[in-house]
Amino acid sequence: MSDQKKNEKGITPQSENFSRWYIDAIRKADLMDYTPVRGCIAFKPDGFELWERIQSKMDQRFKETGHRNAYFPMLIPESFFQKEKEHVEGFNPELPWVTEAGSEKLEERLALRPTSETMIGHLYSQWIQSYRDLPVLINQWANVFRWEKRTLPFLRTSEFLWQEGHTAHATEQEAREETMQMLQIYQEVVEQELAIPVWMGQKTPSERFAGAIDTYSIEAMMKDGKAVQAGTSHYLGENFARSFEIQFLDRDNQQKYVHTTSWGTSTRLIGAMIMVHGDDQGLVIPPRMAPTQLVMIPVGPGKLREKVMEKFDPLYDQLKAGGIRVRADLRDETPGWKFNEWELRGVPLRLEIGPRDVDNNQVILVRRDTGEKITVGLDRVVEHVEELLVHIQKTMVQRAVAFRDKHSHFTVDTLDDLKAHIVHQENVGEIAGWVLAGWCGEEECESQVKDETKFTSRNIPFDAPMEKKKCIVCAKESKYTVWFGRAY
RNA sequence: CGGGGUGUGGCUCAGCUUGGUAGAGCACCUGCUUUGGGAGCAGGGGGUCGCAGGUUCGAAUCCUGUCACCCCGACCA
Repeated sequence: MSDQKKNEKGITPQSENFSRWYIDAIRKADLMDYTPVRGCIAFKPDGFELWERIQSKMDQRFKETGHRNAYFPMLIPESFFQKEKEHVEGFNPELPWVTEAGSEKLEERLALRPTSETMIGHLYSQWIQSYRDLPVLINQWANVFRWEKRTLPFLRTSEFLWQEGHTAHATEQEAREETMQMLQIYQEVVEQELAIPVWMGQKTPSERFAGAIDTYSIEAMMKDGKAVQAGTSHYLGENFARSFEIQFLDRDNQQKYVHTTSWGTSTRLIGAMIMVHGDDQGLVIPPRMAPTQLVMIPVGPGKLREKVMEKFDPLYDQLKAGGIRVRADLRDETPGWKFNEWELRGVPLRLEIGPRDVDNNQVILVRRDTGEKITVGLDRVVEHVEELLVHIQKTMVQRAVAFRDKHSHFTVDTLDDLKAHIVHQENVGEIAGWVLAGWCGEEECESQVKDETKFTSRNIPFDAPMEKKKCIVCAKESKYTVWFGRAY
């Protein structure tokens, strides 16, 4: 299976084969395992803890903005899907079905939810009677199923974990504000916590959620130049309200349909974080996300270990008391082995302390992101660690921004330019990245780009770095400036 | 779902062409020595060769089917 070169850690270098690097890295880091069910992975504790941290950061912001969590059934009656035409068409190909219980055939097939708009729409129609019941601001943390043809751990699995927010509002304006607010929150969490820069923007109609009026997304660039849609927020208008009869009596004594929104982020954020920051030594986890921020490793001969531990133990307690997520590695392995192991797992900082350090009243700190070694006085470790963690987080964002910008192209103005660009980049061993291009708004032009280059429209950024005047395909005046790239 | 590849102790793989009762390295266990970038020696445990059929006196090896994973495409978060 593997005739690829792997480095001393058993990881295929990124430059050799990025896909293999990704699989090697997550397996070596012990984040997940495959299961007997196609496309369904097990999250091992280290992988799941990353999700828990994403959850808590997101959840905190949801709560701050007035949302509450609830839970809805995983099984959805077939008839519900029929109620929203675009929605059925969008999801039908990837729905798994429950058709019997024991030996009894069910009267109506039940789908494993791909998303919960229909179930929630049905219930909201009962929960909402008056304008006084609005807005309804509910979020659900759940598993969902989409029977994908091609799966990739975290990034695309048949079952995945996510959060889906579902809100109902009296007016379009309020619903649209909600849609934007949640997109903004996604942007903040992903940039501030996961250290992944994103472009916020609107999806083109062909990339829109099945049943939405408008879909917005945040898009991130991976180290292989491909895009990951890291979060989406939809303004659903009255579409689901009409399909599910979600009406309320307004102040003016008129029955009106509510305006709904939905928004989601998933465990694919874990995959994105790995693909944005990881290197040939393995994962690099941003400090704010890292389950372990600092690993302490005693070094030096065993006979002098006791002397080292006299400093080591109090230091551990200090760091712990200082709120650092610290871990002491006292296993009976060689230091070199441990260094490699923790690098593989992406721990942001390593602390080494040996007899020489004790004599000099110092410790060594090593940054995972740069490999830099820093000697620090024993009495100032906690504050140095705190500073370094903040600094590493910042550096990681800056690096990711620089990478993204370096691989964003602004002078590709025609389809021929784009094809030439792709060929050229391949020839010089560079990734193709993304291009910012004009688009006239015609679907034919958009799909022509896709057919001929595999580049798809990522989104129409709110704050495009520049305006593109002409459609990349037909050269007519462009209505939109769009990011195009290959996508996961 | 189409094209290609791979399934052999926990991991990486050899053995398959030419059938003859399963190997290596790493990991694991015990002991001793070691420990500042994946330590050494000695002893030890662990595999119905993805699964199901078939051919054969005999199948990891040959045939058929099936499942999973990886890579490349079409569909999607």
